[in-house]
Amino acid sequence: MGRAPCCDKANVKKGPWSPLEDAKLKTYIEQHGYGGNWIALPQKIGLKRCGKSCRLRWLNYLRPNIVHGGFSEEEEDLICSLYDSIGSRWSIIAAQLSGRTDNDIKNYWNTRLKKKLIGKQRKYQQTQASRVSSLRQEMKREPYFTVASGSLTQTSNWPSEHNSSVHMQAANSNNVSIQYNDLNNQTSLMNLLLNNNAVTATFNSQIACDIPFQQEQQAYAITMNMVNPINSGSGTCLASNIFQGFEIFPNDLRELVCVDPQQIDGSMQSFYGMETMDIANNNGSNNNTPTESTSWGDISSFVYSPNLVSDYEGCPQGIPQTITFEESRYF
DNA sequence: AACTTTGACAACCGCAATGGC
DNA sequence: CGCCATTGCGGTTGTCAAAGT
Repeated sequence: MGRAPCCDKANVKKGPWSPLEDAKLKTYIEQHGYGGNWIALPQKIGLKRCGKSCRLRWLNYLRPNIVHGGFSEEEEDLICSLYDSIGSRWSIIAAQLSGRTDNDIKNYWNTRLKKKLIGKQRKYQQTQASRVSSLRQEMKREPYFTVASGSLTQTSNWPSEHNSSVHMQAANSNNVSIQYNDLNNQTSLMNLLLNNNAVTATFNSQIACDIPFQQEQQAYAITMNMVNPINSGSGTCLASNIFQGFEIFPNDLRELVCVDPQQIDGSMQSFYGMETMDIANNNGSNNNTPTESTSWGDISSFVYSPNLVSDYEGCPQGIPQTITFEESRYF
């Protein structure tokens, strides 16, 4: 026993509206209003349409002052910005753009803006990929470096079992130095990275050091996050935040170290959503990890950095333990 | 020229919220 | 307060034209 249908489906016309139907509806509503009952309206005016359909047609197409197509850059920015902060609340977004309907905005987002943002993102990736590539060359030349941190706030998950390849030592009461003297041992590095489930890094914009090493710090910290096995839910937002613009990096990493593909695919699935699920499928790997949404639930984090904060806050408790790099030396 | 794919837009569907009784 | 009709919303699907092969 379901709920009674809102109208007699058999006697209701579906599909595109004819000009005649439009005229009937428009004329009546302009003269009498919709009468406080959309369901009863079609019968009143002799339309074989569902009341909901009439309402939709009026609101999205016939009502005065509707603007179709030709979204300006200002409107696009506003839509992106609102989507970034409130998500797919199309009716609220539409209320901020006069003459636009929620349906129009939703369609515009799905068919244009989303792709536009992907395009921008890809461009950015390419830039970052070339940076990472040159960084890799540099790392190969200099397989030993030390990071001295002035504010290593949490390292509880640092894997002591990997001491053979990684050394941590307190330089003084305020500084901790992390030494990698075995970066040529790729398996060791990978093991280290894979076992750091909850280490993330934020980058201090005030870092004053030579550019190559700053890049190296970033790449290292990003790598640490990127290869973290992402458990259901808990790590997704973390990864999607910190990975901004580095989607290309996993392939580099694959080449760099031997990795269990499932772990990388799982991580990337959470980050990319559907597209990567397909890749994972093609690889024949397990893809049971549910994505956040089949549409672009989290696209905002790709481009609009302010969302980092909200995404970050949305993470389940206890995830990020922060290492802030403030000083560095390159040996 | 015929067929297929892609993109844009319109419309539908199902569910949750709202409000009257 | 609960029931039920109606409304509003967001996701999804359908349709059609343009572009590509």
